[in-house]
Amino acid sequence: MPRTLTDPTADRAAAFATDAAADGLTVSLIGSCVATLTGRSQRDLAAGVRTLLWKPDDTVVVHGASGRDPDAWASGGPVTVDAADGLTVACDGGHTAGALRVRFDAVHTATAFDAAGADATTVSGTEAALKDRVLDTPDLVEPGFQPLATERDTPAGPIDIYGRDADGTVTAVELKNVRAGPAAASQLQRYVAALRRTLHADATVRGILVAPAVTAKTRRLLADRGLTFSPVSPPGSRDR
Amino acid sequence: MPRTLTDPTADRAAAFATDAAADGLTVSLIGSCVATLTGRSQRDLAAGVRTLLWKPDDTVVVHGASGRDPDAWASGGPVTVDAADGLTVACDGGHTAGALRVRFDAVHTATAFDAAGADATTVSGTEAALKDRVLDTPDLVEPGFQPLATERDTPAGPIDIYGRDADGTVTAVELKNVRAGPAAASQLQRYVAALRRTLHADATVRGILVAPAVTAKTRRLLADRGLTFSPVSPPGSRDR
DNA sequence: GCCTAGGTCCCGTCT
DNA sequence: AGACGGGGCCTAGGC
Repeated sequence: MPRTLTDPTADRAAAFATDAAADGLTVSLIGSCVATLTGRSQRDLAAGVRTLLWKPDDTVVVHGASGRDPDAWASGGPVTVDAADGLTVACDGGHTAGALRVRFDAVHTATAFDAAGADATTVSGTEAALKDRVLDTPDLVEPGFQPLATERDTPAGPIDIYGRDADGTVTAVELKNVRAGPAAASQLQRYVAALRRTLHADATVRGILVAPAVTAKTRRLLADRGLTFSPVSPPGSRDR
Repeated sequence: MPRTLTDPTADRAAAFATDAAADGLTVSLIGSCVATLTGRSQRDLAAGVRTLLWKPDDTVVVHGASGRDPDAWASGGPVTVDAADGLTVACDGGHTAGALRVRFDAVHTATAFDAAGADATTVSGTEAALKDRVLDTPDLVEPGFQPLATERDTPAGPIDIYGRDADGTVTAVELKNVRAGPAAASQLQRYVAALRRTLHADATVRGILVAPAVTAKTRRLLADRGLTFSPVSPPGSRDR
């Protein structure tokens, strides 16, 4: 099913890639190339052997010798192929990104294949799962906590969980499924302030940050603002 | 130079990949596989044809049919290869990430190559370039602005540019080289508050957000807090 | 070592 | 369409 060329000429490789893309196949090119990105930010890749993947959604990624992220990429397309001066693959990534041009002086291997089925994924352990867990067992936040609404809207944005504590005090809960940083504290602070403005003037409002952990600076920020931290991890995570 | 196998058995592919990695080569495997990630977050990829890249830094990325990001990945290693039940590539990504296992029921193409030179990049148009531009022409921020220090430290973190406005008022400048969101406004707010606490009690402190543009909500946030927005783009960007 | 900030962030979701 | 927030974000730099 997959087709492969070894050491093709630029013309052959260009025709091969164009035909494969027209058939909805993924194209893998391995070879020596240079790349330039022109746009808001300018990036140039010196000559080196890399892997280019041209996916059926017209995403182009260029992977180098290290790292999870591609050395260069573009999506938004369309993708154009040219064989005038070596094989050149180009794609315009739109206004915010820029235009990518990859020029191969030698293609070692060109492969085209049908990426059938390569999409279905199942995920767990996200913030949504943490929310489900807290709604199922509100005492995890603190004993007596009662959720009343999720995504309750305020002028500062939607509150993850809105409810009352054991004393009946209005409480905003902000969820993070990873260790929380200062941004989470100020977001919670904005929600609490918005609730105080929204409710009648002398209303007491509490804020609780629910996350597996917080950074030291965030813990101080919370304390300074009279906010509470409650350690809860998403279900199924190893640290329980 | 690059070596290629077509439709190898699991044993052959495993030996091929192991040898290539030992030689510091990059390995590309194209074939039908399933993948599982176990850790804080659980992710499962159903059977599909994908590209696996095993890089010389022991990063493993698995690319599917769409998107810039890999469907699965691991780094931190070490990477292990096993041929007991189809070709299996595994890598432990550490505590926060999890362990990745990719099992191929069929390898269509296995390629190994030396990713020589695939590292050098030059970049421009970043926040650093915007800073250079502002330091070179401070009037871009506003007429009469005088930079005094960069990365000036405060309890809330380092201020991009610290200086005085035309009236001599202490001013904190926060730079963003892309359209700024609410996080930039609250970051600037934290810096201004920290400066007010640090300097003598009745000190006036201004805050200016310098970016090519801001979102509407951010513009309101800034106005509510008495902060200023000054539109400046990084040098060489298309919108000047 | 942890933590913070930047990114062509990407990507989903909602207005 | 733009906009906002989450992410196994990744990656570089600072302490």
